Amino acid sequence: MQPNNYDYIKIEQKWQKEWFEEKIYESKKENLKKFFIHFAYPGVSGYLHVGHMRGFTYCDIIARYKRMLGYDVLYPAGFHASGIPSIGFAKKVERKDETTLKDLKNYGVTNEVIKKLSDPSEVVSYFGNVYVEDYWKKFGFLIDYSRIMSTISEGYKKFIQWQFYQLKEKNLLIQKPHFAPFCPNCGPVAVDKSETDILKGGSAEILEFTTIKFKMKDGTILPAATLRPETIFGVTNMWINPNVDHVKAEINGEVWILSKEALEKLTYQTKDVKPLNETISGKDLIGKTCVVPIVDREIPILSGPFADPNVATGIVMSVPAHAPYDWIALVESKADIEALTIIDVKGFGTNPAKEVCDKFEIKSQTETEKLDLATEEVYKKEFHTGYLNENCGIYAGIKISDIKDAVKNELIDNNQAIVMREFSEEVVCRCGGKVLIKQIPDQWFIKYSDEKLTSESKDYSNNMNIFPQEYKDELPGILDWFDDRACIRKGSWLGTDFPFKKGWIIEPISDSTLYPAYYIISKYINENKIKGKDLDNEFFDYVFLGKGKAKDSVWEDIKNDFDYWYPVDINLGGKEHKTVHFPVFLMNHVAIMPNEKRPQGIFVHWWVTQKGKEKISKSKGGVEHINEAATTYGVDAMRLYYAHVGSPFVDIEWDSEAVTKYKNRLASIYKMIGHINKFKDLKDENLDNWLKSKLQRTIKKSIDAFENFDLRVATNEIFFECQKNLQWYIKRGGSNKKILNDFIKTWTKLMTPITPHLSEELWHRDNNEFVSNEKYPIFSEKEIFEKEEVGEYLLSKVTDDISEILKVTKIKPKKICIYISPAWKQDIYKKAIKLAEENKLNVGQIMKDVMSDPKMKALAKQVSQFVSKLPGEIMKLNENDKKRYLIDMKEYNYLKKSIEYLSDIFSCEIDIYSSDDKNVNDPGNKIRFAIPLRPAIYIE
RNA sequence: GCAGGGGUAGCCAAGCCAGGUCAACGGCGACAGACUCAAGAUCUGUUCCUGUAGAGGUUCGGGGGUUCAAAUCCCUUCCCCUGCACCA
Repeated sequence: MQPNNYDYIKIEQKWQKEWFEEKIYESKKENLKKFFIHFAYPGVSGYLHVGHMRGFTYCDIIARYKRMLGYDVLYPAGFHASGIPSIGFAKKVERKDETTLKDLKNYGVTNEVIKKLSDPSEVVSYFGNVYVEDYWKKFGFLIDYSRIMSTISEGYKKFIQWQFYQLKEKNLLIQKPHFAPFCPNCGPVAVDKSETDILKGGSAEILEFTTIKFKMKDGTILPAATLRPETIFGVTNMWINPNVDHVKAEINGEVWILSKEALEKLTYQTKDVKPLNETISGKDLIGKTCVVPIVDREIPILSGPFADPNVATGIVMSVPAHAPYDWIALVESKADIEALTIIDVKGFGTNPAKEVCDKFEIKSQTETEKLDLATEEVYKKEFHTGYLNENCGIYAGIKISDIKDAVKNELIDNNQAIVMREFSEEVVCRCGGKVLIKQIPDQWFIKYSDEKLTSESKDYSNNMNIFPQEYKDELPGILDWFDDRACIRKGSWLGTDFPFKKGWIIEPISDSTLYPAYYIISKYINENKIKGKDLDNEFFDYVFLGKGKAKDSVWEDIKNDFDYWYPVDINLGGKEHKTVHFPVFLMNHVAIMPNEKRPQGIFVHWWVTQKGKEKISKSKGGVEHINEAATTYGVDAMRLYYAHVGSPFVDIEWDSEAVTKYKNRLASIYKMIGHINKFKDLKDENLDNWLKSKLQRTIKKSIDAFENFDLRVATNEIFFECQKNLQWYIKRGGSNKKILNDFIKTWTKLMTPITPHLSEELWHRDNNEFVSNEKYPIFSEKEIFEKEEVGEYLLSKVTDDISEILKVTKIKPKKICIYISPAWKQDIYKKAIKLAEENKLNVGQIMKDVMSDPKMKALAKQVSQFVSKLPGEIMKLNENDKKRYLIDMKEYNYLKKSIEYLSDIFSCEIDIYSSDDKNVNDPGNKIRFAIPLRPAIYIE
């Protein structure tokens, strides 16, 4: 072994091989205390990037720490194969998507294998293998690989079906209408930012327009869709585009006139729609009238060329006092209509829309940019600070922010309006067709709105260990807000068949809520002790709920395992899970599992982003592949980077230079330790005790930090503070072989959870067992040496002060004189600190006290000067400082022993004096400045 | 709209909950020195301003307040980011 050459790749491979051959990762029931940790399993969507490794790494660090603490650790993993991602990937392969094929080839995948990847289940098994072999094992994770599972395996599906029987039994499965994105050609599509299914419109939202029925004289309905139903009181006219041909249709037994596009949309949203094959030109409607519901006012229909047949119904109601678009249109139409004000709002007069148009100097309907700004301004002000005025009947005096739903509900209840759903922007399917919103009249939901379930979950979360605290505070609110979730869908998705409706599949969020429990079973499946097809409801009832009897001894074994390992102690996942996965994880456990099997903790970590805080994505240039990065930097360096570069609870920017620096730091630790063997064996009691003491402090601080899962603080102590201490020891001339060896032995253990490969390598210089299996160091009060800690503190202060003086004066020192403060000052300091502890510190009291000693009389002037400044100084001290002053350490003796060191670093003669000595040489008249732990200094 | 997070020195990023150890961890960058034929790597030191004695001054988005003391607590204001459901 080359002691100075840190060949991380060789080291990693060597120890991974040994760990995995020995299967040290397998969880065993040995110590009667257990710890179950897992990460939210990744979806199978393709190659992962360095961002994903952050959370996985945290998990491994915690798991390794816990096992070194003597816990039986269960740290399993699996893949979330349900849903679209793997289908999406297979589709890309099938249509020979260029970047996808390039990625695969770059990774070294053969054409033969690529061909197979047009099959989604092949995608799952291919990437499952990549995740395990190329990511998790390469990072040295001690995941229990005997439990790997996927959500599309036979056994898992049985498990999910059992879960749904449970939900049904508890009345948590309900049916009601639902509206979902839908392509007339391709069926259901997902609208999300990754745009797997669609070409355009990933950030579209579904808006709910209140579509108000305005009746014409012949009873025909003109539907106007609005997001502000409360403005109905201010409607003065309708806008219809004269250049658009409208159609007639019978909807719920009434005859409607609307744009062709709107009719198509409504066909998918309402059951009872019959087109009447009658076209009406917009022109023909202009000049007619209709009636505003609720207020029963007759209003004219005016020409509005801006009314877009693609937006909502294509027919627009006009509220000129409160909508800038309507105001400008009205002005331009030159119609003799007066705006009707219905909202009183601070900062505006009788016509907010007009006023804001004037402010933005809007003259024409074509100035859409300004109009949008104007609309937003009016809307915001009115929504937050506006009240309906006397024109609004029974609603007069009510705040806008409180009224919206009331008006909407009245209209709907009186059959004067319906709700129409519409995307906030155009959404285009992969096939090129327009994505619409379709009603599913009897969709199945998991009833997360259930009051009992919600309140029980909230109560339960109160006693969980949730990191960070902010999320713990936020979670009850999320549980309240969390609404019923449509839990099945139809289409080409991977997942479990829904047991109560043929042809429908359980969607991916709903099939990954109780899943940590399945890790208990997956081991038995993988070892062929039980078959997926043999898992029935009876089995799950027995294992999870203790109902019924065991069919055979395997059932008993599985139940024993479940009772030993469950519940989950930490479920760790990224911040994207805060409002989706974690709430359902918790609520399903509360719904189905007894109290003692419900999760104990959740750990949320933030993301790794690209430069400029952008989410990592391949389309934006992406970042390094995991396997490339692992080779470039070494996985220990990456583990250290994740653990130390920032708090787990903020996004961090991927910074390859920073990772390189961490790699160099590991190399320097490696080198430094290799070097120590060559030291002479010298003893220096003070220094040796100091190093022992500092090591104990590191142990203590790292444990305290780990216990709070504060990985960054623990890492900082172990890799930065600890190294600093060792450097100081060496710089000071410390060279005790036994002390150094003990130090390195302990330090190696401390490093193990974070950089296991490096630790294993260092450890094996003198040991044959795995350091990964060693016990974490225990803090020992006996190894604390406070006097030496204060002594070295004093020494570092003195050197700092001397350096500062030299820097400012630019003197080349011939000789440095150091004067320790006189005993009386030290006595007074101690007294003052004690008085301060009792809150009795005041100048008069101390003076009296001191002056009672006749010997002090001669020094009265100096004493009073010194004492007068004391209260201010002592107030600034923290607990550690105060302790330092109370420790009985002979400053003079300590520094005297360090003369060699001082004269070495300042390259000159050093004299140490005690101010208590008679006839001290004090040419600079500095003695008077000496205070405890802050000797006076004179430099020649 | 609903909910959440954040603004810290040239940059990234700790600290804030539990006010004083904070001119503010750590890293990057920059500067100087050591090593080297040289470069790189590594090591040492410096890096808000002023200063020929260990000091002083001004900083933690802006404004105000509480306190002996505030980056940290309270109020107010401006600006950024994230999630919101069939996407995992």
